[in-house]
Amino acid sequence: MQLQEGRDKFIQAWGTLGSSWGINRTMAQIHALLLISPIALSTEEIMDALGISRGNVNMNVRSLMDWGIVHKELRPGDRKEYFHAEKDIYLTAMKIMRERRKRELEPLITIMAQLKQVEKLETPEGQALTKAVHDIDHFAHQADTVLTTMEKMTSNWFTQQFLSVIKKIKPL
Amino acid sequence: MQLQEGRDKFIQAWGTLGSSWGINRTMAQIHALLLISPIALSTEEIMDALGISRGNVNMNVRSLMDWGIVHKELRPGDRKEYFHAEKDIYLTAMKIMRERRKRELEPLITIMAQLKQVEKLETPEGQALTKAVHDIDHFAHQADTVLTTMEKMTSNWFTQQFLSVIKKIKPL
DNA sequence: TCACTTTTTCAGAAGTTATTGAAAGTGTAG
DNA sequence: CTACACTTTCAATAACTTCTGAAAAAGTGA
Repeated sequence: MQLQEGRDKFIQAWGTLGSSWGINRTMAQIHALLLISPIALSTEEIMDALGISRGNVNMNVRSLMDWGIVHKELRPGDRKEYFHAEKDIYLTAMKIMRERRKRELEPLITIMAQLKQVEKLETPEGQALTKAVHDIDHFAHQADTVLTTMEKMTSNWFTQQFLSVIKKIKPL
Repeated sequence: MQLQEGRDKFIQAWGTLGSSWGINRTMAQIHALLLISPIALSTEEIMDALGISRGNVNMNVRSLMDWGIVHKELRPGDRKEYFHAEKDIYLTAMKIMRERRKRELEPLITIMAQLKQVEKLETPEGQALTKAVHDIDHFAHQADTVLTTMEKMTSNWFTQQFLSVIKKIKPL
């Protein structure tokens, strides 16, 4: 396979995966483009490479920066902004997890806390709700703990350690 | 808070969370309704409870069954089908993870395997692509291993064990 | 200050995904 | 076979999301 064909396929694949991961297609494609670009790119270069509008590039690049996986680079004597992606894929994955934990798990925990205030009834309906709220709350806290712990993994070394622990656990 | 208010809030919250998790809003709401229902419900009952059409209920209930988190129940002498949700929230989470692993990680691994066939060039562009493909492939395999291991956790007991292992790991 | 370059915003257009509801399909009992 | 009770499908449409491009805002140097 030729280089250009490979690059296109990579951008395409990352875009598709991203959209099933709560990151929109274009955002993921910009991220892919920056991941395989050895140098930082300007807004214009991204527009040309992906054939999308200025507004679209601007909006999605800002989102990628909010996620902490793309950074702005300024060159002395040049007014343009250039962008490059975090190249450590583990760190990138951790940042995405962190953001999703904040955006999804934390609100869930908040709502479950509110729902614990529902008056306890002895009816089957009341008990089913109480059980569901309790179980989900418990699960959400556990998941939050696991992800928070993983956020603290900032090096590949540690990820390897973690994996080796997992591998040693004997499945039932 | 009153029971009915709590039930509505629960369904609402689960629907919102679901939609940020690749499960569509309605599918998640049906799941929530079944989770807090002590008895199995018919298509009509789901339609009435959520105010949605027959086709919509049918389509989403089938998807929930594909994910393995909702089951059909037949009552002797009744032609209607009744549906109930898996009530073990850990088992439910595991099944969702399993499905997402299959739908997202496996295709990613397949594409990275193809991209490894790109001819190796000494140019910065070639090397950047090669590195990205290699890193993502490695990461995807690790993630796949972790999730596959977790799939084998089928009891709360084991989840507790796992969590206690995680907690003991000293963060950097 | 102005002239110029670059970034940001946002209303409307385009594209995508979810929902409806009616028709077709399936299975069962008489 | 027919009538009935339900389930499934799917084309039309509604709802939602993303994208464009031009205008406004912001930034820079003289």
